[in-house]
Amino acid sequence: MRALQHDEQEHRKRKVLQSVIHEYVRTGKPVGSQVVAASGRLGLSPATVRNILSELEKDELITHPHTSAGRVPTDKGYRSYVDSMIELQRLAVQEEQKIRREYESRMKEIEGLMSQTSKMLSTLSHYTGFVMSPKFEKNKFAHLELVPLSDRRILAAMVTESGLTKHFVLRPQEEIPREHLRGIARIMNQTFSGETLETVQLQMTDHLEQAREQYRHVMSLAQEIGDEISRLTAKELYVEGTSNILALPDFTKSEDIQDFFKLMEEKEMLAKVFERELLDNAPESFSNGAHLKAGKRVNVRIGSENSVKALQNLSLVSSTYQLPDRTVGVLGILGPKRMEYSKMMSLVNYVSQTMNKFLKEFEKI
Amino acid sequence: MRALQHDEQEHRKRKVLQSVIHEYVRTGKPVGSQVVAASGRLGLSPATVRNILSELEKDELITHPHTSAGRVPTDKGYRSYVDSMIELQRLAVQEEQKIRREYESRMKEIEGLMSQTSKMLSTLSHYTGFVMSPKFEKNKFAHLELVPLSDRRILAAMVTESGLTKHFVLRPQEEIPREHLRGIARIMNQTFSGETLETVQLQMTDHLEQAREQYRHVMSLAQEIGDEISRLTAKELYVEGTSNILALPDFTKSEDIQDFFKLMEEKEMLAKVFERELLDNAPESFSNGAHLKAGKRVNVRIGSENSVKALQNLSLVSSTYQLPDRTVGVLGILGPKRMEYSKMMSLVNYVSQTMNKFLKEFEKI
DNA sequence: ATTAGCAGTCGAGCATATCGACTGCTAACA
DNA sequence: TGTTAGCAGTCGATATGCTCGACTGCTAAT
Repeated sequence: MRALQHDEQEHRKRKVLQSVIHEYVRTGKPVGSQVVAASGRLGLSPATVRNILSELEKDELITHPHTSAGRVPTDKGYRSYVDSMIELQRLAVQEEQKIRREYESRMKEIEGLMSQTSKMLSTLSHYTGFVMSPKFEKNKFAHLELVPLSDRRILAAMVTESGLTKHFVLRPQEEIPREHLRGIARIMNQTFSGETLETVQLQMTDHLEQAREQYRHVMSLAQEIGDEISRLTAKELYVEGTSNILALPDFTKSEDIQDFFKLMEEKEMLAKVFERELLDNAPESFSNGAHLKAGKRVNVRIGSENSVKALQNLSLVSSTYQLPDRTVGVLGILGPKRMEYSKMMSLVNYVSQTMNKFLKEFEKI
Repeated sequence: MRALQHDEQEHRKRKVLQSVIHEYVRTGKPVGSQVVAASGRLGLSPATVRNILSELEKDELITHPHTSAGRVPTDKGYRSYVDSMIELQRLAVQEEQKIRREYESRMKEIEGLMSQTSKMLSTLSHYTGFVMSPKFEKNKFAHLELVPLSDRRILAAMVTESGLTKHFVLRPQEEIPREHLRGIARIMNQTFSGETLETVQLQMTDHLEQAREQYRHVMSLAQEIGDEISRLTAKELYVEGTSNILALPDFTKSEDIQDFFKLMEEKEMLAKVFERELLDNAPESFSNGAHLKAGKRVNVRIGSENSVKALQNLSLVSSTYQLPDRTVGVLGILGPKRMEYSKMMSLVNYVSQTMNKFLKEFEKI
């Protein structure tokens, strides 16, 4: 019986924490015992609530800004709340429709898709939305074609096993005869078929060195192709709605704002941050997801859980999307810690699922 | 003699305005008669200065924030000051070197060049730097090549008369046989050689319609090419250092900041703003440039001179750069009205000149 | 175990006072 | 006639003190 009572108490604590968070998310003001008691479906008096609140405070789930103020959830509190969330809220039907429509109408090319998705995430969340492209360096090289455009311009088209095409213009130092181009392409295709772009980039110079005797000037071309591959494999990052952060009533300290915008400008840094989510979000390593139903792969990083200082006043809600060749990208939103987690997680989840679905269609073509 | 005195008075007024502006730019605080008198190379007492100040105020070149405060230059005051600037300051030798080195090392491709330039403008000014690409639609079409990559992917390479190449992948609805591709390319090359891309885009559908009988599915390809051209001719915009604006001691009103960042996110709007500078900066229409020595083509737009509300607390310093085919792009910086105009104008001028020089080299290849 | 009641705490908001940096004016001066 | 010194007056910025109200935590009663 004592055990039962203990369970009940825990349950009550969780309910109170929930109530505090809901109220705080709604109003933005520290919430007092009265409000909780009044709002509560659980019929408790303010005094009782006060006792529970002080317990929650001992557990470090909530804090006091100062003695005579109400309670505010800590990062740990939010975490506990998010973890105990059984299932994601369903998005409003019209929102789901809007998302699907957007994808149906805008599916011409992959860059547009990504930029559009980040815009969508931003407008629907009213926070900052982002999409990061997959790591292309894990793509497998299938085929290279070299087309001379003029004396000193060569159009290179590269196709990967998964069917992605990448193309770029090369400008070798000196003119290279057509038959040499054909030779180079043949060597590349024979040697690297099935290798990852990463490997291609690293080994190309070595392999082509063998051909040096036959083809002069080949090296500089190889160098250029390598440069291009490393540019192509750089992760592309689409960020939209950064200015939404300025409108947040929390987050007014100008120092924090500056840090945030500095980070948003440093795409490389930002890419690292999001890449980390990739690891945590990857389906196989999805162990901390007890709170997520099957098919709901949303990761939340709350305040201090973020590695970068500029994000420690914010929460990051992210998910992944997958291309048919199993390379994986990340997308999500950045918003205040004081956000409607349930709603935002649903949004990110729905967008990532929809994107997955459409990408599958898209790449089949 | 009276005329002479009048001239002298005017001269003195200008000197005082200069002094006020210098002091205000330096400190950011309204400047009083004492400071001007003390700093002044012109030996005047504070009382006399006060008289002159009130005259300048009547001319609307300076204002009073309130009765017991010093003077602050108005937009008109800055304008008068900038207009009366005889010549641009020479940049520090090391800064010039830095700029040149940057160009020498980073000249692989045009996109990198532009993004690098906007970064440079930002870091050297400590404000926001931008570069907008030329309008490609005025480029003349020279040649189109269509290379099949797989059943349903066609790589298109387009070369313009000035030697720029543009390439993109097409995905027609249905497979198009190789010989049809060759036919389409031939028709395009015959029909449109020498026309502007704008024309090509507009008329392509019509012309290819004639070929409809011979080649089925050609229309969808034409449609796709048209889409791509319009994407390519969209002006590209590189903006860097927006977060620098947050660090400005002026410009703290959160509303203004929000407006600014919203504008920075709306690339289309921003493009329109900068496009306007293109008109004013164009060498042939350079009539208001009495204050600029030959070869110094820098335009300044101060505060309310900007058409867009979000920029009316800022000043825009811009210049143009030209490609060998005579298409023209814009670059410059956005900073507070309280800036060192002389220095910033020199910076923008030097960068645009250097970029011009390097572009000329670049396109020769 | 819960609750009511009460004393105590502390920030937010407001009114008030002081200080100092200016100006504008007047009158004296070169 | 143009310049200057001196002085009264203005007004924001800053500091100080006060009140109000929203809390809590504790104690004692239920």
